[in-house]
Amino acid sequence: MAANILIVEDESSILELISLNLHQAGFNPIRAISAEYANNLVKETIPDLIVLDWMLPGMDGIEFAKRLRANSETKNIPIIMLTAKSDEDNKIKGLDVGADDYLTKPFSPRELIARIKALLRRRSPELINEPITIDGLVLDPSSHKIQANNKNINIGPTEFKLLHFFMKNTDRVYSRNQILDKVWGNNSVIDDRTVDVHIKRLRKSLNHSGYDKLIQTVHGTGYRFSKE
Amino acid sequence: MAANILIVEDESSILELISLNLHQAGFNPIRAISAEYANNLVKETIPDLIVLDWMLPGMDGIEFAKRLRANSETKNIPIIMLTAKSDEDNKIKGLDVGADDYLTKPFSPRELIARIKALLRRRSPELINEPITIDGLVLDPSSHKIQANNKNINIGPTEFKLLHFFMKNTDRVYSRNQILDKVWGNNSVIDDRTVDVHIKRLRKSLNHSGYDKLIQTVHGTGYRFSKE
DNA sequence: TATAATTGTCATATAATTGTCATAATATGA
DNA sequence: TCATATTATGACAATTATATGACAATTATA
Repeated sequence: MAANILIVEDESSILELISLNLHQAGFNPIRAISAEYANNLVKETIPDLIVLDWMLPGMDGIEFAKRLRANSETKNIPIIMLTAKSDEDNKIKGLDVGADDYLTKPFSPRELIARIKALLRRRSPELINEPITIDGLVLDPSSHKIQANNKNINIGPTEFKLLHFFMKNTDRVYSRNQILDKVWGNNSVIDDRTVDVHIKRLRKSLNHSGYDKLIQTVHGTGYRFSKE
Repeated sequence: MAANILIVEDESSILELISLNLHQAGFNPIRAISAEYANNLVKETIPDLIVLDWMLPGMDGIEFAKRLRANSETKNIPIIMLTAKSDEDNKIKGLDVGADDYLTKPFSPRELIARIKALLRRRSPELINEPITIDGLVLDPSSHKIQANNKNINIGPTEFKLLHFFMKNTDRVYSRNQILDKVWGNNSVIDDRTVDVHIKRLRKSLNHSGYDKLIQTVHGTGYRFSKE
């Protein structure tokens, strides 16, 4: 659930420092001591963001960033470049290559985290556990609370996950099987129709506040969560 | 748990005086007789606050403060400057360098402690053992007492720690394992279900005053401490 | 040392959630 | 409009999760 942040840094003390701080901030740090090693890791799991040192033995940060940008699977991963050089040229070059942000050493861990959050908020807000608000309906993953017009609503775990999924993915129709995959997990052996029942239950919970209107049936296809 | 306060002061009588007072106030004083020595100490452990004499042999207070501010690891440590000179110029200069507060000798220990608490309250409220109040429920870590509507409530040590944890971390769900980690310590080999029992006991203790409502069960996830 | 308090575990009771099914209601297209 | 496909809904039993009371062991206190 936590965002996977790949850190590519050859100085192990800095690598550990960043790693520790990210962990404390609720992220899931993945350590790589070289671009080559990072490259292998990326092949296994696409990280949600990369903190990339500029100077690296072997393939350097710029080169690695270029490769990532050249691959369609990885071209959209946000990259934060770290560098000891503070001159503008490098900054421009780094941003040119496709880094989304740029931090000069020495930097404070707090600042790094702030920037990471800023980038993630833009790209994938669901990863930083921030409350999602849609039209006055608020779902807060960290407190596990749902509020409709400032009034708490109680729902079961599955309904919570279902609503969470919908609020993260609005304005799109999902088939029952897609919903089962996303909410129950891809290996569930559960009947299609069960989704209907949970949709019903969720609607019932939201009915009182009128937010059940947000869950729309698309006949012959599935369900959609959307305003209007 | 107590806040580490680094005192940099060359006059040993004053150093001891401050140290003693801070200790009595529940802080953990760390003594340094020069800026150079203080500098070494800071490298080992980042203090939570620094009480810094203006006039020091060798590197003076201003110079030391500048260095601290220049380093990303230490730039956010609150600094209280001590000085014998009372003229405004110095005060401005001191604050300019990055001192967060300024005290003129002679000063009363009480005032120093008040200012320390004020700064810590702003930066890291969990470090000053101040009573936590939530909605009329008061937990005082220093006296180890709990009051509900001005009436004392007696609870066991574990329940106290549990309540303390909850009152420090409201509006968030914690799994039983997270609670075990935070309240019992990360290496405890205690059964998950034990948390239930202690929750029960804490609820029972709070039941009479109605504050048991603050402890909420989040089915399938854990527990949450929150108003309403 | 005797007594009281606290603690972790367990067994059981209670409660909440879940998936399925049967049936009713609704939508769709010929 | 009608037949058919699709979805909504209420009920139910099974499962899972939580609450609770009791107990023995340990620890603190008088």
